[in-house]
Amino acid sequence: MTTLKERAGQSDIKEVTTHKILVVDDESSISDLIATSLRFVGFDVRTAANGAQALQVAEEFHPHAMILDVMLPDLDGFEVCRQLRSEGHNVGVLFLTAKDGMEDKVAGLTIGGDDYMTKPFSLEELVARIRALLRRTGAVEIIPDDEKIRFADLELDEATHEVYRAGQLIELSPTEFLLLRYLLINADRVVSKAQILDHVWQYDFRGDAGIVETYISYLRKKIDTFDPPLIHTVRGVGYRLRMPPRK
Amino acid sequence: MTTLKERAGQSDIKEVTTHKILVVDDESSISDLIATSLRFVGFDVRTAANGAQALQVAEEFHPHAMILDVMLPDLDGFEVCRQLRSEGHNVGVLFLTAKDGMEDKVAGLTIGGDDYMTKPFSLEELVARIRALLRRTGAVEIIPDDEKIRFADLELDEATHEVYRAGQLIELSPTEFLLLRYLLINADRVVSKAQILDHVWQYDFRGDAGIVETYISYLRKKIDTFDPPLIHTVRGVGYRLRMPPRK
DNA sequence: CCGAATGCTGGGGATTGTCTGAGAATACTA
DNA sequence: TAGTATTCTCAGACAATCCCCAGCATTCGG
Repeated sequence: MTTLKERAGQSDIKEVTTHKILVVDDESSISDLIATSLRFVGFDVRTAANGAQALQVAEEFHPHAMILDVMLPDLDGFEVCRQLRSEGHNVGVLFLTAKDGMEDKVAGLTIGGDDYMTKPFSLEELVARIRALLRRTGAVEIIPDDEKIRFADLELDEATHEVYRAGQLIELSPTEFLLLRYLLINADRVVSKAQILDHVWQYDFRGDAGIVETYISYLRKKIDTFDPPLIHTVRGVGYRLRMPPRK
Repeated sequence: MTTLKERAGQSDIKEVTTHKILVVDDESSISDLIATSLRFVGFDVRTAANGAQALQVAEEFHPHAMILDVMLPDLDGFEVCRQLRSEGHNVGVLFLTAKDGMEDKVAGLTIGGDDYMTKPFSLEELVARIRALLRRTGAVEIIPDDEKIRFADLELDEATHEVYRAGQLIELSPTEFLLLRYLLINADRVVSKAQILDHVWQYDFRGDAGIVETYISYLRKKIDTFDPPLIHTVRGVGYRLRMPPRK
C-alpha cells in the first residue's frame, strides 16, 4: 500500500509502518551518521556501542534488521548474531567491515538473507541494502516486491542493477547507477551537488563537488541523448529530473 | 488552515503556532541579524554564542530547528549537533560555513533533513531555507506541504524553483527568483528599494539601490509582458505587486 | 511649461557556474 | 600479469549572471 511513501526517500512523507533497525558500532561518529540517515528515510532506529549492549537492546527492541560492525570491542559481530539467533530472534543482518582483506572471510560467514558492506560506504547504498535485506528476510510485507523505480520512460531495477531508457538496456558503472538512483528517488525535486555528494559518494570522500558535474555529464551521455531530456540543471542550485515542461 | 498567515511573511500577521529556532554564532552581528529577521517573520528565537551555551539553551528551549555556525570557539557545529541528537533531540540543522576559507571541504552537511549555507547569504534565502527545513523534518505540520506561492496568474514553486505566469514556464536567474519571491510574499504591500536590498541581496552587499531597478526591469521583461501588469512602481516609495484596480 | 528628481532600460565588462575532454591513478578481470 | 573499466582531477571553452553606468523617459513642483 505504501509504495509511494517507501520510495519517497528524502521527502517529508515517511513510512507508515516503521521498521525497527538496530545499529551497532563502537565509533559513535559512524553510528550517528547511519542512525540519522535511516531515521530520515523513516526507520525507527536504536544504537549500541558494543556487543553486550547490542544483545541487551535487541532483547527489548526486537529489531527487524541490524547493522553490525564486525569489529567490536567485546564480542565480535558474528558472535552477537549467533547469540541472538540462538535465542530465536530471526533478524536480517548487514555486517560492516573495514576494507582490509577480511572481506572474503566475512562473505563466507554471512548466511541466509544476510549481507555485508565494507567501510567506508555511501549512504545511498546503505539504505538500498537495508531495504533489500528487509525484503529478503520478509520482515514485513510493506516493502513492495517490485524493486523497480520508474520515471518517464526510464526504468531502474534494484535487484538486477539494470537500467532501461525507452526499453533499451543501458550499461552503467556503479557510481553512475547510484547517482541515477538518487536522482530517481528525488525525481521532480531539485537536489544540490552537496546533497548528491553526501549521499552518493562514500562518507569519507574529501574531493570537491566538481566530480558530480563529471558524473552528470557521463549519465547524460548514456541516458539522456534520447528525446525528451530528463536531467535538468538548475543553475546555482543543483540538478533535477523532470518531464518536459507543461505548456 | 493558516495558509494565509504562513504566507504572510514579512507582515505584521504572525504565525500562530510559532516554531522555535536556536541561532548559534560567535559573531553577535551575525546572530543578531538572523534573530531579528526570523523574529520578524514570526519565529520564536534564542541565540547562543558558543557550543556549550548552545547545548545548555537547547536543553530547556527545545527548538524545532537550529542555525549553527560550523566554526565555533569551543565545540564545532557538528559536535553540538551530534551531542544533541544523541540526547534524543530531533532537530533540523542549517549549518553556516564561510565561503572563502577552505571550509568548503566539510562534507556530510546535508545528511538527514539538514542543509547548509555559505556566508554571506541573503535573508530571503535564509528564511526560505529554514521553512524548507521545518517542512522536511516535519517538526510541525503547520507549514503546508504544498510549496507554492500564488498571486493572480503567477505561481512560484519553491521546491522546484519554477515560476509560471498564465500557466507558462518562465526561466529566472537566482537573483530574479529571490526578488520575485520577496515581492510575492509581500504581495499588495509596498516595499522600498532599501528593504528589497536588505532582504534579497547578501548582507555584505555594498552597492547602491540602483541595482534593484535593474532587476525589476529584468523581471518585468520576463513575467510582466503579459496582460494585466502586476509589478507597479510607487514613485518615491518603492514597488508593489498588485492586481489591476477592479473596474 | 520648465527644471530637477526619479525611474527605466540597453550596453558591456567582470565574474561565476557549468560542461566536457584529456589524462593520471586506481581497481577490477581474464 | 596485462588489459580494461572506473574513478577522479584539472583546465579550457562557453554561457549565464551580476553589476555598474549613462542616456533617455516620466513625473512633479513651481
